[in-house]
Amino acid sequence: MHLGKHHRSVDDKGRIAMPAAFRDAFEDTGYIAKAPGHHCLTAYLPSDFTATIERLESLLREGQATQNEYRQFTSSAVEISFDAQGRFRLPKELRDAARIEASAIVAGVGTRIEIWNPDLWAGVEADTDSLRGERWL
Amino acid sequence: MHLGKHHRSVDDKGRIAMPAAFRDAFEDTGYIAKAPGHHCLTAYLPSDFTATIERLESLLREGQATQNEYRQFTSSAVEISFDAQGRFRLPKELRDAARIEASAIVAGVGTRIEIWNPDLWAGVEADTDSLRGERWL
DNA sequence: GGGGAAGAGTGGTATAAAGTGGGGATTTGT
DNA sequence: ACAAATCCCCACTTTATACCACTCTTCCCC
Repeated sequence: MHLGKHHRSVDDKGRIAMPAAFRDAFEDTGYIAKAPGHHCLTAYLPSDFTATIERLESLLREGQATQNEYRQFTSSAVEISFDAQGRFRLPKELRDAARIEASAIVAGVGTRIEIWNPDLWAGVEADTDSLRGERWL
Repeated sequence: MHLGKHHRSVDDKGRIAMPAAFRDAFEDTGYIAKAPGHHCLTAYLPSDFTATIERLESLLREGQATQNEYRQFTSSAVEISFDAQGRFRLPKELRDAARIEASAIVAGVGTRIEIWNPDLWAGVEADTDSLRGERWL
């Protein structure tokens, strides 16, 4: 379960420090892919990533997902590793896709971890119209 | 598991550098064949290639595939090897079939590796109609 | 409350690897 | 024998990776 929102700088080499709160969950590696819709990126633990791929491949066999859907997800994904300071490198391709430049929001979203352009994240927090917490609080 | 999208130049000798992320999976050789529909090419590890051939032959025996299908796939395939820089040569025949000229996209698509004309690949990424990630994210 | 230690976050440099281009020898086909 | 294609090196540029240094905050412990 991933919780909390963290603001992080992105240096000109594309390095981002994984928040310490999440770092322990990753052993050595993890995966990052474009989220469908490409408004943000999603970071996966290795086990979560393989599970996601298998879910998608299963839908593919049943004809519930398209080859292009599969192509987009897998080809956008990268394996990441961490340096001695706990940072990972976010390839330019993925930074551009999520409009991430000098800084980013790394947010724990329960089952997953998302990486956002700070301005786009502000849009998420501004979207109060859809808040109807009385249903689940 | 092959992941990631890589843009590669194709020189006038038809050489393409296999992305380092994929290169280690190939020992010395690999295979490339036209993908059904011929929108792109597919690169196989030796073990994956023989498995694919056997799957096709099995379908052939069951009457689920045609002899011409078998002819087209096998006759389009070539064995590739890598030079000291990790490049392989893509025969003109295959380049023409996939409309590949001065550059190409080499994409990891989970179980396989695909080689695309960059413009045609753009069509794959533009196909957002089918994106319904909420089903498997 | 002050001092010190440990951890988190950020920045820079040096080294290795990846990607690209080309020359020239060798082979192949005509 | 000649032209074209292929193979085998070598050279250069760019990018990634590993390593080191510094600041700032937090948390103890005295």
